[in-house]
Amino acid sequence: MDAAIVKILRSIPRGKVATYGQVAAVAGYPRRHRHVAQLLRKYGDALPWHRVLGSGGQLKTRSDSALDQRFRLQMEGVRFRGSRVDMREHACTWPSERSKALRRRT
DNA sequence: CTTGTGACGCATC
DNA sequence: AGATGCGCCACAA
Repeated sequence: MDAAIVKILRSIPRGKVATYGQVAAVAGYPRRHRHVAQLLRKYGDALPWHRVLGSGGQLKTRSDSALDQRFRLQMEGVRFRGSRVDMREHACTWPSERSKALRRRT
């Protein structure tokens, strides 16, 4: 299981971001969003943890890492909208998911 | 086995 | 925008 989730995390391309729920779902575990967080806590130091966000693109990181995360994301080209990320532009999508990302409005 | 915990998610207030 | 409550599920004690 961990391997599946980790695999997804590694598959997040640079300049893009994914939510816990999405990662969990794509990995094959729709309701395991919290475990994604648990894994990031354990192996996060060896994964693109900064590309994992909460729903809507919110930085859930409570620690001071939030600043680091935000900085890293911007460094990768991710645009922020106030305190959150432009999921509309950087929302990572997998073939397993529907192409709802196309439903973007300006 | 029972409790407590948690980088969550959504509904509500 | 911030806080609270409930649901969710694996893991630790």
